[in-house]
This record gives sequence, C-alpha cells and structure tokens, in this order.
Amino acid sequence: MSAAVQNDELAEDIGTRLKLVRQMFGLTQRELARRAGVTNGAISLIEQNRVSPSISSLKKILDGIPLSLADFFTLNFSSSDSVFFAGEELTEISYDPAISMRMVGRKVKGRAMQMLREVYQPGADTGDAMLRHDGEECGLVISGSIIITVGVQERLLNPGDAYYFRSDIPHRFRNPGPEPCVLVSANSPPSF
Amino acid sequence: MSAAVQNDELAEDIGTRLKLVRQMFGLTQRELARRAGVTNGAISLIEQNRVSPSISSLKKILDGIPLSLADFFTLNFSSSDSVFFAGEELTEISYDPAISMRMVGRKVKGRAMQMLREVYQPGADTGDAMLRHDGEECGLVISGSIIITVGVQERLLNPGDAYYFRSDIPHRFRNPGPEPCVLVSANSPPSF
DNA sequence: TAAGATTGTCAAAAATCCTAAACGTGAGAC
DNA sequence: GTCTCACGTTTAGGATTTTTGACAATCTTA
Repeated sequence: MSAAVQNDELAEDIGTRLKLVRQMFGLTQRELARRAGVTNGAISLIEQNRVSPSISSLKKILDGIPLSLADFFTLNFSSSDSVFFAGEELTEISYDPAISMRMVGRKVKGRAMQMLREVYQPGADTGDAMLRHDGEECGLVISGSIIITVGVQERLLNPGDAYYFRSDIPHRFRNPGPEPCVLVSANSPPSF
Repeated sequence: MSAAVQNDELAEDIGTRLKLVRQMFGLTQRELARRAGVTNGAISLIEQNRVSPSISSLKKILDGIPLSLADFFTLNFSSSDSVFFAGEELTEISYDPAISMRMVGRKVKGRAMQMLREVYQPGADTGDAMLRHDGEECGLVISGSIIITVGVQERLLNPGDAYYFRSDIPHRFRNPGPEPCVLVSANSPPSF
C-alpha cells in the first residue's frame, strides 16, 4: 500500500511535526495517548495546531514514542534525509562496497559503521513485530528483490537500490519473490 | 566579579536551561521579556519550574534571544563544552601554535578554522557593547594577561591559559595590566 | 447488511498557564 | 542615611490548554 508520507519540505509547525513522527512510528492517536498517559483528544488538538502544548505535555507525549525533545526538534523531514535512494543516484560510485556504502548516506554526518552481507531466501520475513534498536542502518540490494517497511513508508527495492534510516524507527524486511535476495548492509554504531 | 555559572552536569529541567541560556546572553528577565513580547513574571515562573511553558510561549521567548527550539534543547552545558581551559590542560601540546590551537577545543567537533595573532596594549578594551557574531572563537594567551568576559563568565587569563566559546555569546576583551598582551586566536568559520 | 471495533474530531468543564500589578531586596548616587 | 532604580518574585484574574465524554466516519467480520 506504501502510503507515502507527504514530505513537507519543512515541517515547521509542531502539529504536523508530531503527526509525522507519530505516523513514522506506526502509532494511532489513541495508542500514543495510552502510552504517554494523556488523552487522545489532546493529541488530536495539538496535531491540528488548535493548541500549543506545554513542554511538560509534549515531553509526556514524546516519552510514549519514545523520542527526546532535542531529537523531536532536530528531526529533519527534508528530502536530504530521505529514506530511499534510487539506484541511479549511486551510479558514479566505485564497485568497492565499502566505498559505495558511504556514498549512500553521503549527506548524513559521517559515523563509524560496520558492513554485513545478508541473504533473504524466498518468503523470508522479519515479521510483524517490527524491528527496532538504536543506531542507524543502511544497505544496498545486490541481487533479487525485497520489500522494506520503515515506519509508514514501504517500498520494493531492486538490485542497485538502497536505503538509509534510523534503526529506532520500526522496520521490516521481507522477500516475496521466487529467488533469494542478497544485500549489503551497514549499521552504526557497530554491534557485531 | 566572575559570578561563575553553576555548571549543572546536565541542565535537564527547562527552567534551569532557560536561565542558563538567558544569563549566557547577558539578559535580564525583564529585558528578555521585552524583546520576546511576554511578561517578566512569566519568565520568572518558568525559570523556577513553577509552570511548564507552552511551545508557543517558549518559542516567543527564544526568539527574543534569538535561539531556535532545536538549539535550545540541543545545547550542552556539560564541562566538555567548557569555556575555559587551564594552561596545564595544554601541557602535552607541541609549541607549534597551529597544532596547539586545535588541541584547545579538542573535545569539540572539528571545524575549519583560521588563526590570528592579536596584541592588546595596556588599557585596551573592546568595550561595554559586547561583541557578538556568528561562528566560534578560541585562543591562547602568549604573554601578558587579559580579562575576558563571555556571557556571565569572566576570567583573568595568564600566559598558557586558553578559551573556547560560541561567538554569538556576547564577549569582551580588556587588558588592565601594565604590559601588552599577546594572544593567538582562531575563529570559525574563517572570516578574514 | 448489520454489529462491533477503531479512528479522528468536537463541546463543555477542569486544570494549567500567562498577564498585570504589586512586593521585597540590593546596589549605587547623592 | 535615604533616594532611586533595576532586579527577581509573588498573587489574583483572564486566557489557554487538557480532560471528559460524547459523536460520526471508516474498517472488519459475521
């Protein structure tokens, strides 16, 4: 279904920003309200910019995600932090994987990373219980194809396509095709 | 008088954070209130954590500084961002000025910088109208001594001592002593 | 089709924040 | 000393936010 999030060039207003963040984590107003210990009505009003929440309220809400105030205001929804990169965006990259990987997230501040080679057999699926952990994660599909879900975004990636996202956004990998999918991934900070 | 700001290892609460920021920019509650278009009472209550301000109020207040919400929550008051470095903290540094300068702010993310050699004659003073401009600024005293004021912090620096601060914090240099003061400074981004 | 659950929204009451105007303190000037 | 001024604090009341408890719209399932 890939209900692409509308990439407002700048999510300046708090309401839109909260809504984008909430959807990015796959939460409903009520679910987030339950976790945060506030009412769903409050979240509704805030997201419509009908009210300007107090810091304490916003903090409670973000704790339900969880996300720090600093991260909330720092989060950048502009396309330079985009989740997906088309294969042709990487055409000028050398075939050395270590180098091509860095190029995938070239607009993101450099960090120490560690690469992995992953193979998804036909039908493989990391499952409904979306993965979520600290750090950042990126990868490039080598052969076969795979459906990757990150927050509310979902896409079928073919050889040459790539991804880059924060690992604390719930994510899922599954291979619906008839052949194995091989991809090279990297995560930060190195955990293996 | 050097009313040293209490460096709470983590200024977690909004009130303390706002107070530190306000003092760092040399503003009184009333002056900030006037610039921001709120009342001084509101700022007083917020700084005492008697109320949790709404985002709109906090934004108005920060606009009076000015400082973005993202910067406000990101600002780090921990000692690793400290303003002053004792001379002995630099002892292991080679006598090459270009190298010693980078070591002064070694805990700060590296940035492109440009160095200057400055001489302050006896009585020299950059004046009451505190300097303020974009970028960052650091330096090391070579000979003589100088009183440097940065926000609410003030200190007499002797040869071997050094400083590092964000240039948008109001600052002032003056040499009350009988001999010229020579110091090597660097600022970022390069402006000369 | 209809029942049931889930979603986002809304109106009025309760809770919280912001303003206006006062107060107390401390530092200079005379 | 007293006067004056600037500072941060406090209080009462008006303004804004949050809760409570509903509502209609959209799915899911039978």
